[in-house]
Amino acid sequence: MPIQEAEKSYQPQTIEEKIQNFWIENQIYNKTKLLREDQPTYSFLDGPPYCSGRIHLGTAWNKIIKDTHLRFKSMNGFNIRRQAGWDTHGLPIEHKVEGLLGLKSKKEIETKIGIENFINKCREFAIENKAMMTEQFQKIGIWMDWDDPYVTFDPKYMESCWWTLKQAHKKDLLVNDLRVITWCPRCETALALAEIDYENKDDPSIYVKFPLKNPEIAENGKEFVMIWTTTPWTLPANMAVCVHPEFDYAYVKIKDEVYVMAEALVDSLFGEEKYEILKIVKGSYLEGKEYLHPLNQEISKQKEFKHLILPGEHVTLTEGTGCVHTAPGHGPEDFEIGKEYGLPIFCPVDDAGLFKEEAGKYAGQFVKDADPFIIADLDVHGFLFKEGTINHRYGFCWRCKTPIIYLATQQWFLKITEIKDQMLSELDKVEWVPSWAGESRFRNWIENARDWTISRQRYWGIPIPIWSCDDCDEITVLGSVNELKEKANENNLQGDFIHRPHVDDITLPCACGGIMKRTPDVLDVWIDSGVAGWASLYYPQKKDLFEKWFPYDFITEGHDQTRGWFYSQLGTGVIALDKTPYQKVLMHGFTLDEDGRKMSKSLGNVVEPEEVIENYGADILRFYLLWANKPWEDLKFVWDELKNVSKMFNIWWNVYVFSTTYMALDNFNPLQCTPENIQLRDEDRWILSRINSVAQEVTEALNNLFFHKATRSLNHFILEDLSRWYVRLIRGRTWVEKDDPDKLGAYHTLYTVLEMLITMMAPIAPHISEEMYHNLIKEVNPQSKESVHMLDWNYSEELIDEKLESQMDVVRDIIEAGARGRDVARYKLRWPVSEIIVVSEDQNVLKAAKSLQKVIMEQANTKKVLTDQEFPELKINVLPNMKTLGPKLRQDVPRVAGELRKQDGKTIKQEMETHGILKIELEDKIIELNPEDVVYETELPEDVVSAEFDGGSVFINTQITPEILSESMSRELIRRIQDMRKDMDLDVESNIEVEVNCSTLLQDLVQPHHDFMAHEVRAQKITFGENKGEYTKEWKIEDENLSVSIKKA
RNA sequence: GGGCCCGUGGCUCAGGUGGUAGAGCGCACGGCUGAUAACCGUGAGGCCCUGGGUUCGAAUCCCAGCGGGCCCA
Repeated sequence: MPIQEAEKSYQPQTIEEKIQNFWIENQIYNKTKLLREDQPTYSFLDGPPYCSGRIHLGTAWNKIIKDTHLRFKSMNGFNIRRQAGWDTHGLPIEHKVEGLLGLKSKKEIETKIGIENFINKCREFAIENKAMMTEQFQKIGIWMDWDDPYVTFDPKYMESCWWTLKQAHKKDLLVNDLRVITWCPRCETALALAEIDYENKDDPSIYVKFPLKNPEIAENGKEFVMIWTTTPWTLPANMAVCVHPEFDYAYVKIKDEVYVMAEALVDSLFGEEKYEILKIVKGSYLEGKEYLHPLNQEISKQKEFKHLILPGEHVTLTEGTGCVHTAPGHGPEDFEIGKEYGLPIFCPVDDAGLFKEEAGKYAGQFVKDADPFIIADLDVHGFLFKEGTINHRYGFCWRCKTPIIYLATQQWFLKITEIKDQMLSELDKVEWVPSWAGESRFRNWIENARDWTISRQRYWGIPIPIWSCDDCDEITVLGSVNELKEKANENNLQGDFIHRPHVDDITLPCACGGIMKRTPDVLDVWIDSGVAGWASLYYPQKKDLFEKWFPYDFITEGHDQTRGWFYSQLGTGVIALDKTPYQKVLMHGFTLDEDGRKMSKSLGNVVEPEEVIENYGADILRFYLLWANKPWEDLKFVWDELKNVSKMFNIWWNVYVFSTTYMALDNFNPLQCTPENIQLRDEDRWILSRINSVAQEVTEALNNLFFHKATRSLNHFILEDLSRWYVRLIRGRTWVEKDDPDKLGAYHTLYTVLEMLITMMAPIAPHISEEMYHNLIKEVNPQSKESVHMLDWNYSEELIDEKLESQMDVVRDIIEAGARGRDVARYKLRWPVSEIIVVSEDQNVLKAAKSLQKVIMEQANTKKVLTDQEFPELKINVLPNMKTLGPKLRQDVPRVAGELRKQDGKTIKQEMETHGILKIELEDKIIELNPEDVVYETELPEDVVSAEFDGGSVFINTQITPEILSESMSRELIRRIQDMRKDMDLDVESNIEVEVNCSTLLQDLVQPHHDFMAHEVRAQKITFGENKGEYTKEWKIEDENLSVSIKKA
């Protein structure tokens, strides 16, 4: 089938729907994959999006980056692995489901609906969202294995995770320990660092006096150590006070009391108040002093403990009192101190954040609610020194936004601290884009990493595969489902026995004769996705896929994943396989709203991809997101900027419409072009050079993941080179009839350029490229590939002609200068000029003007192009320099001036330049002038205008000769007839008959151009006289009135 | 308190191996008319965050601030 004339306007939504259907109906994705099956592998691992709702713009951006890169790699001849992944377990879904079911606590989950129902709801919820999100991704044209994704709740996937833990156990990296960890009292579970968000929060800020048991100075016994805290609820668990052994501590007397605190902070605490420093000691002096717990009347348990001042290197002087309240049950550092000095780890708070019986008076209260009561009690006893509030950063549970607390609990850990060095050395093997993402940011994160709390006291997750014996200390870590089946006491395991609650019922026999029961916890979800590298390949159950694809060539995610997926993969990778699972990482940014704020539901500034697609289509969204800025920087989403991209797409489409219109009209068949029947001009060679230069840039940019450079380069090419220049240059040639080699040369070039452009755009804008490909290439050539995405990436460096490109740049400048000159002189471009003169001292400019003079002639509408180093007709006037000559010559000045005016300026200038002196003969004397005695002034001849450009000047002769007038008039007439054709809505190819009724003067002027005019307006004949055509219009050209009538032939 | 990134016309962003500041949008003015729900030209508009330093020369390199973002404590 020949090329079809394209739809006049670009309608992205229609095209995209059509193309997506085409892909599905013809299985294009699978066919494209098969096509490259035997080529070198390029493995990619999809960071699994979490299935808790609809995708947002950031998720879309993420997948668009992946899709573009992978389509590009595929076209470059790689066999690509691009399995989609889904993160499905964990607290976020549990929360949503709790909300849907109206459940408020763990207790309600267990008693009201039961764990099994709850788990099933969570699974359903994940499956529904997965389906919905898949559809959303497909709408933006993302090509992945949607039919065969990896899903974290898949038992086959889960057992890879179990295997990973077994490896950790074998290496002795899996430990159970009592530690102080971050805890969410609402979710009643441990949280990993990655699950904590920091926000500003108001908290009490109180200074408390702890009474010293053996006062040293105060005779009345009122001697205290002063501490500061923002968490009064941790005071019931206070066990010690830490001071820095090296710092200076003061005994400060105010009224009748004495306080011990760091000297450096005395001023900031007491300020204007009158105080007296009685004594200064080193912190070490205070060690071992005993104090009384300020609330031991409320908490009788506290009477059992001894409270001491201890040394602590972690004490700082930035805030507080330099005497640090230490509660080993509620702070990681406090815990370490506690262990070091053998303090009891007293933690009178339960999982829900309620004080236990041991907390005496406060038992049953929620810790944060107890703050005011504790403060009041301190005040009653006279131990409260000062009370205020502070606004500071505080951690919150990332899902339910409850402020976290620190609790000492028994948890399972991965000993990251022991493999940190190995992780750092693996990190060095990874290529990061940008490099600082890995070398600085991620490295810093790993260096500060602590052991990873992996147990969660929840339901919807991968059960921890650890069974421990009731009777002895033996534990078993199971590494696969088969191992479970082999060892289990039950032998009829069916259905999903891997998830809770079924797995909880499975017991194993212990060598000691006892029964082993499973640790009831589930795993931190970050482990789920962390193991994706091998779990998605079902390793070690399956080996072949693993050997083929692991480790991954490329991953890309947002910078939040530094602490998330980049980290969890590296950690579990080192544990399980002693290596990094990925080799190259692109860390991309976040999408922000127009004001640069993070998009979030609470701010109501979320933009959904659908909204953009409805307005602009997926291709424009894709291009925009890749074009707006550097991928690793945050992207401000600005609706107005989409208009720019949309404009570019429209112009591209217009070029396509222009091309197909004429190619269809002429039945152009690109397959029949041979070197013999086409003829190329300089501008053809130029655009071919340009498209190959652009291809070179785009290739390099896409290889380096510089999507912004690729898109900018393409944008510039489409607008500047193709639309604004090349199409303009070849317009005239498309109007020629029949198989003119010159016209076919233009068609052939345009066709080649479009084909390359479509290919290059395919990874970025896959729909519109496919649409154009079908019409221009596939329909024309039955041998061609079924889809544009099956094409090979290709360009030719031999076709790049840098000299020609730079010459064309010069010529564009010249033509634009010419247009400017005409503009100033109010001389219409439609009217030809007899000559323009390009003047430059740069030989390259003159060469360019000469070699591309035909282009200049056409575009500047001139009969001749002359070049010179200076403008020959420039008149030079020589004037006396009054400053120097005035004093020297006095009354002779006017005579000298007159003489200078008489003589030829050019000759004088030359004389002066060669001899450095000029003799002027007056009637009575000869006067000698030095170079500084004269000034030169140039004057353009009449009818010449000039304009400057970068490399020189353009002079335009605007003298109107009879020939020029004649041609101008005929062009004016053509313009009016064309206008009428358009009024009549005639097809481009329709022929017409024209009758012109005008003065004989005008008729005589245009008559010589009859054939030219007839050709331009597609008329067989233009006759003069009475009008009787079907459409008549009155016109005025300059001062001549006329009427024109036309009718369809 | 620490780590990383960013700060360039009104807006969104290029430039970043040191050599006279760029684009698009917007604004003003002018032009074109068979790609036309377009297009083109011209113009105005910048102490390239601030202050030091290196240098003949700094938007670019170094140091110190200030402001914004992300991550952590």
